[in-house]
Amino acid sequence: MAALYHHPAPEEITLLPLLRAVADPVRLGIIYHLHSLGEANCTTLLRGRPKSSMSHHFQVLREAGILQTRVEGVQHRNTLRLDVLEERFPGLMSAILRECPADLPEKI
Amino acid sequence: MAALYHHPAPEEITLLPLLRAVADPVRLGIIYHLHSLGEANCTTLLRGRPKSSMSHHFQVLREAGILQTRVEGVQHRNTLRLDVLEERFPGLMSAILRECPADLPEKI
DNA sequence: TTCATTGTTCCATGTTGATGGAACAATAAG
DNA sequence: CTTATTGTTCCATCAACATGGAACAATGAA
Repeated sequence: MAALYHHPAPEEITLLPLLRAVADPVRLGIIYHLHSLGEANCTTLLRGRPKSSMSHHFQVLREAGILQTRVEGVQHRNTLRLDVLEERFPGLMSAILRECPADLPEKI
Repeated sequence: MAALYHHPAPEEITLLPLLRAVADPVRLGIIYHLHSLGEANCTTLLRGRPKSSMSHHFQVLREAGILQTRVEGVQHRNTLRLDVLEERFPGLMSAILRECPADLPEKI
């Protein structure tokens, strides 16, 4: 496990990669779950998918600036970078998160 | 030319197809140009691309609910459905359009 | 040390979607 | 009718990306 992740600075976050990252059903699901749970690690959100696939999606979200990963022991806890995103593209993520299903946490 | 287009009703516009439609550089460019120009037909925005390719992108944007096409003689004039989008996903398109380059019209 | 857990990396495969030429359709003008 | 313009549709090709197995790395516990 690479203990270090590169999280892009706010100025490095650009719209098109961000949109591309969000425009995927699995990744949108990850975003919604993180929004509901506040924090989650990769395995928690697997729901039958292979780890390699989920790890890939977390990487895409990370490099797009959407989430940050904090290493805690053997787990890597992920949280949305809502403050940064709201500062960088006001209203964008909140518009997306408004569509978050209300019963998501139980679907895990 | 199919004289009729199907424009999805506001309730039929869903987030994921909308995000997928926007998450493409060519289509984001079309959106920005329509935002700058107010209205434009396909050929106006070609800028060296083949018509079949642009026609495809207009179709994707249309089916996602982002633009509507009005037939005027031999031309098909496209406009953004800003009112519908703002009603359906408040703040989403305005956040995207805020990133529209100021000098876009001259780039045509 | 040994084992379990977590997540990444590598790699091959498959699928989706963008690209672009060609033919066609629709409207308008000469 | 003929011609020009506009945009769609069909089709083949290509590239980007998601998928998922396997091996590996990192931390923690026994």
